[in-house]
Amino acid sequence: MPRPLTADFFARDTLVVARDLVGATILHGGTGGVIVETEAYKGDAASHFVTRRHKAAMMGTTYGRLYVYSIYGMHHCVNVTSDRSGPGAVLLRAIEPTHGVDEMLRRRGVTDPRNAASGPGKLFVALGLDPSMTGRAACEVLTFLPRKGSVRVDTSPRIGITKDAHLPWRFTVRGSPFVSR
DNA sequence: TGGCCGATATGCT
DNA sequence: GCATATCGGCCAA
Repeated sequence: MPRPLTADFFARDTLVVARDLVGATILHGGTGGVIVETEAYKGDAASHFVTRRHKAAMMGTTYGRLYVYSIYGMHHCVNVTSDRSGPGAVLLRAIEPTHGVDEMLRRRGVTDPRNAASGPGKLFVALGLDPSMTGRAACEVLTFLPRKGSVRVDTSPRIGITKDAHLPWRFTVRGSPFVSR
């Protein structure tokens, strides 16, 4: 059993953290899987640090903490704040279920593992997270295991934004059927 | 205090 | 591929 990641993993530059998180395993209780999709947000125009600067102020003052937000009145998504020297957070967008798969399918009300956590709102539900976790130390609430072998990571523009939409700050496992969209 | 809009998911055509 | 549910946060007034 490898040593879990600690908060200092998230202290580095947000683009590095977001890329390195791809291929790592995230666990909450007995459920979780391999992170196959992340996005980086810094001080850019699409970042909640700008568009939700009061609610997301922790992006500028913390790293390694959970930042949970709600969107479209019906979904929640989770980030881990990053970068000890500037505003940053990594949005966890998709995992390949490997632990407690049946439990995650049950939480989601689906039967296809490819539809269990292939999107930030789905991931939030599948892992059994709660909005009250926002602000907590990520590595106390969750377990992050470093990736084992090598992973081919693709880079592409972030999904679902209109501002700074061209920035290639989305990271995915090449060829994974568990990424969003 | 009102109106606009979004780091989404789903179901229907 | 497209419509739409649904509501908190933000800012202009």
